[in-house]
Amino acid sequence: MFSKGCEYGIRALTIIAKEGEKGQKVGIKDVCKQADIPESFTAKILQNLVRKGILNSQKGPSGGFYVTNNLSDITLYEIVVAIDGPDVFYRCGLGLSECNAEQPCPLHTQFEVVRNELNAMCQISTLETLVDQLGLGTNKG
Amino acid sequence: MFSKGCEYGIRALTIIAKEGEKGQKVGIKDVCKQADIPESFTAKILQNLVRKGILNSQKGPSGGFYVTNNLSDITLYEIVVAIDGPDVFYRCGLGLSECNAEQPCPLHTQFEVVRNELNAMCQISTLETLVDQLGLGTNKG
DNA sequence: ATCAATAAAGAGTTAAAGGTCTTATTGGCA
DNA sequence: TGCCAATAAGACCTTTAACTCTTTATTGAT
Repeated sequence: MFSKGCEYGIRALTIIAKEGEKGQKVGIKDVCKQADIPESFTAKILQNLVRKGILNSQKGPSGGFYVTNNLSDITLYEIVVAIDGPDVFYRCGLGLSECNAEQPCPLHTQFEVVRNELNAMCQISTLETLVDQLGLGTNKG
Repeated sequence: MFSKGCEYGIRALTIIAKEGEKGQKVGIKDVCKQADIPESFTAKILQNLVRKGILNSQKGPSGGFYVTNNLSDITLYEIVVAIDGPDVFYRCGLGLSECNAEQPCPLHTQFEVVRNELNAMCQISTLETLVDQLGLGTNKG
């Protein structure tokens, strides 16, 4: 559904946002240790998110990643688009580029329901809701 | 969502099933030409489906692929599982192997809705419904 | 029997995703 | 000012997905 990079990015962002609520910046090592995800790879993803303005970072000692935007303003939709691009929200279920209501693929109507549900999930979920649901169980974000 | 191989397989199967209603076997070239998909790659996927009993084939002149099972008995779910495996129907949205109701990831509840919708789509759709919806527009299956 | 048409099988290739490593930069502090 | 700790950047490597090519086996028709 989402790429590995996207999964890692979401999990990392959630942890950074959680720590940020305590007013702390988080180093890449700390993030990746908490989430149990690869360090260098995740670093690249986070750097990309910094460039796109979703995330902030500071170099040097006591630097790290942090979020300045309001957590409830950052939707999962934005995050996914920033990392994987928008295709997952628009793509035909059978991969046809010309698939639409006038030229529907054999799965068009049914797949639209799934895609709309995915869309809704990503529009409704924000960094705030993700942080809120972090630690309901014992899982790593 | 689905792999390319899975998309090709579904499209090829749909065309084979449609032709089969006219009592015809379809050669790989014909299938792939109609669907506008790669020939050798699709051939391998269809061979796999033959091995799994979803599809039948006959070698030699006037041979080709055909379906003997009742079209309404072959669900999209089966097809997807045969090609991509069952993961897409069970996997955690954030890639956690230990994600479940007791140890939910921050997206667990919302993602379950999406996954259930995907599941429903694949259980309800069969080769019969796919064939029925083929050619509603001008698209290739 | 032979030939042509077809699928089967599997080795080989290419492209993309996933992941690591090394070398800048930067900011703070002694 | 010069060193240290941290991220930034990007080159590099590895694995998997996607796709092709070649050869073999099977079949039906002549």
